[in-house]
Amino acid sequence: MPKSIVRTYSKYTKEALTLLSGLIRSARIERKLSAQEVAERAGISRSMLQRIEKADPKCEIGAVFEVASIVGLALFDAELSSSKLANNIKRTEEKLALLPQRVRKSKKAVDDDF
Amino acid sequence: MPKSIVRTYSKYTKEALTLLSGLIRSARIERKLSAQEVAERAGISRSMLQRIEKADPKCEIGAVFEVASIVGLALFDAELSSSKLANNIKRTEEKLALLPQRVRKSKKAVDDDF
DNA sequence: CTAAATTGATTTATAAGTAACTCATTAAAC
DNA sequence: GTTTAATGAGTTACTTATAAATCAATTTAG
Repeated sequence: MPKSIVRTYSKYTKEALTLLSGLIRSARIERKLSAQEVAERAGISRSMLQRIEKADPKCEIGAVFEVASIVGLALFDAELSSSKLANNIKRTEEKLALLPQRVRKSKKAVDDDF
Repeated sequence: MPKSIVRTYSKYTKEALTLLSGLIRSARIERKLSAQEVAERAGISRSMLQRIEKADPKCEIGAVFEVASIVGLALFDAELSSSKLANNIKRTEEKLALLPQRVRKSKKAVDDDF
């Protein structure tokens, strides 16, 4: 049972969201796409797009990324072609394969901090 | 009244999500942070973190970004300091100020496509 | 100037997500 | 090898977000 959710966000998170939403709106207008049009293409409502462009942290990340790609905004500096993305995914997977599968606190000081 | 939502995502969106989730998990393990610990610090449940690390498109973007910053993952290549983010936000706002406030289809061919 | 479309803001019924819990599995520390 | 904490997976009650609709305001095209 969920308890009443009250999230807080770090300054960094808020800024990242603000930047992303600004870039999206900016890109949409530059390409002369109306809110309605973008919303339809993304399969979301216009009200949802409004929230995305206002940096609402509660938006589904999938919807946000979809809108970004529709207005031609490159995520991860990785061209819309997506080939670079695929490469990075592969590299990340390889890296993960080498890392331990679980994390466990060791009893005596690993000197983890800083 | 919402109708039954069935979203689709472009390949690009899916890849971007996969990459981000992989980077998050990877960063978490490298820093020896348990799922429980990260979830608590982010103010989310462990089950939510599981979904984030599985690239679930329906996760709140705010929660995802918050987790990313907690595990030390830089969004937008912009250092965790966030000073660069602030600069970019400013530049985006200035750009937006210059763009038209609304988008409107012109009657006769602006030759918008391709 | 005028018309009309775009946008912003609200509201509401309904659909969907979330936290909490449980339990089995498994891998890491000793 | 043994212990035990970490993870993965699934369930459910309850909270929340979502799409749709409406309406006023405003800006752009002609």
